Amino acid sequence: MEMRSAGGGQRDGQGPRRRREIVAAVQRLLGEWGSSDRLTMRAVAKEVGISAPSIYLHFNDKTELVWAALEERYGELAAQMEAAAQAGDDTDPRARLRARAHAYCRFAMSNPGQYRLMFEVRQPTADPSRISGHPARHISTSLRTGLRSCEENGFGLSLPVDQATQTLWAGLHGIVSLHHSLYRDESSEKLVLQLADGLVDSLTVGRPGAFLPAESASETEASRRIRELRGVPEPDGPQP
Amino acid sequence: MEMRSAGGGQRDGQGPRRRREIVAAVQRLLGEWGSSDRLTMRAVAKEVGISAPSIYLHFNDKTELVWAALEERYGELAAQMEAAAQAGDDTDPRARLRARAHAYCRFAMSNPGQYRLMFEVRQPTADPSRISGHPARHISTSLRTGLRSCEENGFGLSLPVDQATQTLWAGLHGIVSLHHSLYRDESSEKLVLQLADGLVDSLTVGRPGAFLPAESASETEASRRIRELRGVPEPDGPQP
DNA sequence: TGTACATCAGTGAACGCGCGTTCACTGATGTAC
DNA sequence: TGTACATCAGTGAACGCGCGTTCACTGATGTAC
Repeated sequence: MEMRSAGGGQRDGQGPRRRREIVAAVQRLLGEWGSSDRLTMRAVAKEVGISAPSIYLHFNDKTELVWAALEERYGELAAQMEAAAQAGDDTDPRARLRARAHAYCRFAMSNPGQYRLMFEVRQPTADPSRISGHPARHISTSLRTGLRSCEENGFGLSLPVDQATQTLWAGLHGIVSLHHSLYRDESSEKLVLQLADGLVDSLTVGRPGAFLPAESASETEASRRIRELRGVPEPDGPQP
Repeated sequence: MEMRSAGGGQRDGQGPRRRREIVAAVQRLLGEWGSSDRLTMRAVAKEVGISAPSIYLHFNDKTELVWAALEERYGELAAQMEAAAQAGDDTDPRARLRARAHAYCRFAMSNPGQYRLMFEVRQPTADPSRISGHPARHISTSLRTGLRSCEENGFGLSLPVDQATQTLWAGLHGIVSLHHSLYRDESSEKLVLQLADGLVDSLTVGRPGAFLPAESASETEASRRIRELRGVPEPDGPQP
């Protein structure tokens, strides 16, 4: 399985490479099992193809190893959210916000093991009462960007932007958490995305009379109901 | 510590009483520790004042014991939500819904150990893909009742009632979960309740022109913003 | 009333397991002289 | 060029611990005769 040419100990840059291999093994195991219950040092070592004590040449303890893996996933989640936003229709800020929310939900549903660990495990170092050093901050940054973009493009927020950010994030987290712990049904994936849409729409209500670029493009059950409640007539259809 | 008059084995109804004592000890330990990490059979036995094997006279295994404790907490949470709703102003359905949401958040913050277990542990018996037998159903029932009451009393929902129920529940769960895993700050309790209010208000937007009983009584930052977005004038003030 | 027995909550000791981690050691490599 | 040494990733074995659970046993009680 080993692709390296020499067999034994190396003095060149093999150290960091091994470290990355170990972290990758953690990701693979969490992905396969969808749970962190069986994530033991022995299991990780076996997945890498080394002995358990070897891990301690690269990590001080298990906490450090797990946290290294989680930091990687936080980064990837934030990257996927931004990529989804970029890929969306850039004339419709609400659709881009929904794309971020969908990316968040999809990540959580495709990586249940990692996702649960990310929000169950406490940060080992640093002051736990401060979020500033927590890698999760990139997630709220992405959502805040999306909400602010809505606000600047004719949508009104039903809450101040920071509070809306927290509510949106918490709402998404709650949606996927309950999905994990209660339903776990493969077919309910669509429901999760619908709930996420409803949450986004409830926070970005739209301002009557304002220029809403391509509102009909992001029309959903939730936004239709909100529009009707506001007494705004139905748009004629997509303007090409 | 024992209040029973005789010392040894009894033939009368002591069995169920011991069982209740054991469950109560689990609740006490979870409450003290705010975590389920150290919840071992030995610790429970010590708390009750008996030996660890004695627990197996009343429960088949640890799973059954933990589930018995959780079912009790589910019931209590639902009861607290209903009690809070009853205690509220019965002319303002939105205030009653907020009272339910507050009760939910307060329960989660006062019982972090139990709350986390309630939504991390999977149901041991029965079909896990069906919620119908899950004791958590009382929670969504309470929220749905509150939302429906809003709908029937002049408030509009930004989502169909079932979807709004799920979104509200998931949102509340997310708010308290992130509070547990990220902030953990005692002073942020107020923020949690504010976020819950914002979530409720975002789901119950109010119908323009409809009779909104005592709307000003439940006026918050969120509902004020939503009202302004709808172009509805500010109410004059509380009508006594 | 007395006695043998059945019942049953409860016990101390121990089993078997898996865990994170430590320890003394190996063996290939690079380096100093 | 040869040799002694330093370095260091890696190893097998084992330590110490805590866990859920089992086992053989105890001892007070109620009951049958």
